[in-house]
Amino acid sequence: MAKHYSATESLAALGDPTRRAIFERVAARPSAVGDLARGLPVSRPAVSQHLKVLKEAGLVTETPEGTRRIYRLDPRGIAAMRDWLDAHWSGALQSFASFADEQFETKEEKPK
Amino acid sequence: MAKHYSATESLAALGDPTRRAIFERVAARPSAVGDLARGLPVSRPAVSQHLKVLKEAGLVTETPEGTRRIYRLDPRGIAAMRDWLDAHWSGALQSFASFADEQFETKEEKPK
DNA sequence: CTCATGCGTAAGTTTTCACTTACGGTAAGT
DNA sequence: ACTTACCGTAAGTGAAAACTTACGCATGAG
Repeated sequence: MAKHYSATESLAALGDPTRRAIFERVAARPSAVGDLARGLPVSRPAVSQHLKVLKEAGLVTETPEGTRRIYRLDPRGIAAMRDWLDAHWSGALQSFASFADEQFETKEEKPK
Repeated sequence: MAKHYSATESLAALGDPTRRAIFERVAARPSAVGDLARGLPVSRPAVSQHLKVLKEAGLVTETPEGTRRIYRLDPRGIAAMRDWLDAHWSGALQSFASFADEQFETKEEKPK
């Protein structure tokens, strides 16, 4: 069980395109490792390794079901990313607004 | 100017730890390249290259100011990531809910 | 015009990491 | 017990990419 739920780890995990593909498929429906591998251009062990990273990042959870392991999205990991994003969102708007003001004032001084 | 604003590109860009550090510093306050490099354990050209990636991902904007180039956050890139996250958010809650139900039913069959 | 400052780019090196094959281990079926 | 299906891990390889140094260009100060 991941006890971190840090946005940093989540972003690093979703930086890889294959991991994003796996993440999106798991988001669509909880799946087993083999089923995921069958729909991807990589081997099953590769999927296993990616799922390990996603799990340690707190983005998915694992549940044994017979001989299979079902992976599901973990809302808490996604929440961490959302919070991180929102924290920078206000800063972004602020920078953007002050920049727009600056531009406007400059144009005022020099209309053309 | 980036015309995409795809969440995919943004996530790939923020996958690198150095790029995340740059992104956060720019989020705190619009900065020039040299100033950013002085506070990081990498060379100035490295920062330049990272800023290029962030810019192409639509996460920052560049504004010449004398001989310096001021970088600011671009809210549109962040918005793309937010949308992507929200799109999977519902799926996450759905999976989590049905999983919780399953667990509950199992416990009902086998109270202890 | 000359010099200094601030950046971007090119080229080359090093390191990271995604992937494969091989192996071992667990759970269910016959 | 034997076999089959499903999966994680180890070890090694190859390719992507992050970093450095060297260079060239633009802007502003003197």
